Amino acid sequence: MVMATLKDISKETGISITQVSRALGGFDDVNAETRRRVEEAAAKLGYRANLMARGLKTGQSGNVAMVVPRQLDASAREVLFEVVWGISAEFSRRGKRLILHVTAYANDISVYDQLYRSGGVDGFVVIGPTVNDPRIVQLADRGIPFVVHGRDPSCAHDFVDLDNAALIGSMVSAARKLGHADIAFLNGPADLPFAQARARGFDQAVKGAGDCRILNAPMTFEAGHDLTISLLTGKNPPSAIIAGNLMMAAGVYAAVKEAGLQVPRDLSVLAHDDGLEHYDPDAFDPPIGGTRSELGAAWSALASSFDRRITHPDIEAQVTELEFEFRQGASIQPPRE
Amino acid sequence: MVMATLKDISKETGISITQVSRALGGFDDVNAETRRRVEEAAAKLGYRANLMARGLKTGQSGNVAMVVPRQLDASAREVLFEVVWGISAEFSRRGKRLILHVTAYANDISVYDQLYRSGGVDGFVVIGPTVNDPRIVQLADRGIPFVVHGRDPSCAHDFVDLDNAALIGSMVSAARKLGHADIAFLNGPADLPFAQARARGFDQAVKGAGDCRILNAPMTFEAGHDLTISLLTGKNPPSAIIAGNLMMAAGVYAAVKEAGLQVPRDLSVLAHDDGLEHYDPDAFDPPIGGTRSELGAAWSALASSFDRRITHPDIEAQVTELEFEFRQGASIQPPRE
DNA sequence: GCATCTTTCCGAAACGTTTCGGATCGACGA
DNA sequence: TCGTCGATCCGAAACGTTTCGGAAAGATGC
Repeated sequence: MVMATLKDISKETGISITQVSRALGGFDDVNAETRRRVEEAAAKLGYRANLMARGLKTGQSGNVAMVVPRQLDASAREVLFEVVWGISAEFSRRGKRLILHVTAYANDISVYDQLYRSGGVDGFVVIGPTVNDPRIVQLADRGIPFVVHGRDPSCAHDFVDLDNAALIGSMVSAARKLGHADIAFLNGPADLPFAQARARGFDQAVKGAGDCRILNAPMTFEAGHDLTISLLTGKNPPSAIIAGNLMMAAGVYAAVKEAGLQVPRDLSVLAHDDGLEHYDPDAFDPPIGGTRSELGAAWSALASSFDRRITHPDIEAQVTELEFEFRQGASIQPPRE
Repeated sequence: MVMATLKDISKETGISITQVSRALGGFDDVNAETRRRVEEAAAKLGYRANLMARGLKTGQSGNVAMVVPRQLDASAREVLFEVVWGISAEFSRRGKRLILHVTAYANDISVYDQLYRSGGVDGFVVIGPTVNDPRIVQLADRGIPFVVHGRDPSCAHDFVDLDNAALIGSMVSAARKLGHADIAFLNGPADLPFAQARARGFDQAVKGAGDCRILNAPMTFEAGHDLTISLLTGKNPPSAIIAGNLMMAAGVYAAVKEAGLQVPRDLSVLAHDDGLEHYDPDAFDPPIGGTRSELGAAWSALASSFDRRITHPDIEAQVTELEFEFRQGASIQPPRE
């Protein structure tokens, strides 16, 4: 296939390459009639700007990259799928392209470095940050543009994140308002920043209440199930459980059923719903209540933040806080007795 | 970050840009000492060839694209994840980059067209072809390079595929050798090329045998389960079932158990194992036998085929047939009575 | 001593775009 | 009549690479 260039449009219309470029670029020192003729010719020839030529000149490729590991366990796959699909779709919509770089060396900065230095990539989307994440530290060190989905409060970069503390706080208040004093929070791994923020939110909100505790574990069905069993069979079982996500909550429900108990009669359950495609709070029996945030909003915010970083490399870091809502659900009710 | 260019290396070493380029490019009219000095300087400066400049000159970006739909059901996700990860890892390994383009309009040729005409992409990987797949037809029409994972026997393009007919054939022979005459084959959707090839292989291999039948359905746990129930409760139930993949096979196992029967005492089960990450034939109880092919081999073949197409646009189409093996398993035994 | 061959090197052009700095021309006011 | 202004246009340079065509210089054969 032979591709049309500005020169072809120039020849076709008799208008200079410069002016053709400016007409297509939407500059305002172009006569209306000229612009019309250029656009007509461009459409006729099926013109698309050559990204490599443009990129060579402007220094921007329009490509964003994510570096992800080759091996993943089943639960990580599910959320990574959602994340990658969402981000790619959002960038596609905006006329940028996502490069998905799968490698066994996903934490090796040289992978990022080589991708970036070759000029084929404008920057990176980093997901699932750890505390003092080496990727973030080193990308920042080298001045490579990136945005993070999640947050590390220990440093200032471009983050797009939920207000995790507030989110847990609002679930705790909802429970306390109904009279719950003994609340257990099934949190994620204690070393991850988002789980730490949630723990802070929990501690702050329960202050002075009864027997409240945080349990840390991977956010899976199994962990939700096992922790719930041990809570229910331990002494002084909680009257309400807050689960970090719907997968854990499903485990909680299963454990309650197994123990011959009922939600919410014997135990109120709340969970945060990430908006993952195949996890519907209303598919729970009974429908589960708690906080909810739309993942789609995250991708859009992420892409905006990225654009901002690319177009203004030296602008100060920006933290975007995502909205969340509280949803009632039949899984919450005042404690017994 | 300031990126080093050939000019920088040239200045650093006092060697012309041309010769620096040739030294790094591995040409043989370069003095050994010159090459050493160039490589040293390149390493020192952290030089990486600018892909946009190279691409502008050579007409190749080194980017491969996959266009995939935004919405997918759960079972499609699982295999697509495996496919995308495998392909990306393989191209990464080879120094190319995978562009994952997620869009609601995944069958719209104009998506492919615009991606390609902008010069940002050398070609496409197409997966899950249908009969007379419009993507294939139109890509071929426009002379856009692509390779297909799977096959449409009605036309000649670059395909990488299993020999689906032979694969089913070998499972049927294994069952017949043990004395099974009534064999049911739980195949994929009847309109998909791979399922048609498998049906042909089945028909050919059972010729003259007892009560053999093919049942078409989506290749999911549920379908495997439901079809098995109806087979077992119908008249003249089969003595062996062949499942199209391990997900279906898991459904078969569940149904057998539910019916109070046992594998292989009451029913022999065979399945094709695609080599998906989280489906292990030996995790079945009893371990399931059947054919198996290593998915990893597919990605490597796919990438090779793509390279070949790109470097020789006018070379004839090539069909790569992937290896498979037959694995014994405790799920197969001669029929009762 | 001269032509020829090898080895090693280099200048310049080209890929398609953006953009800087000015050119052209008709209108308009003084 | 002249200078100025606004609207519209364009030539040329630059981005970093590859590659074509040939140049320089030393070795070789006669």
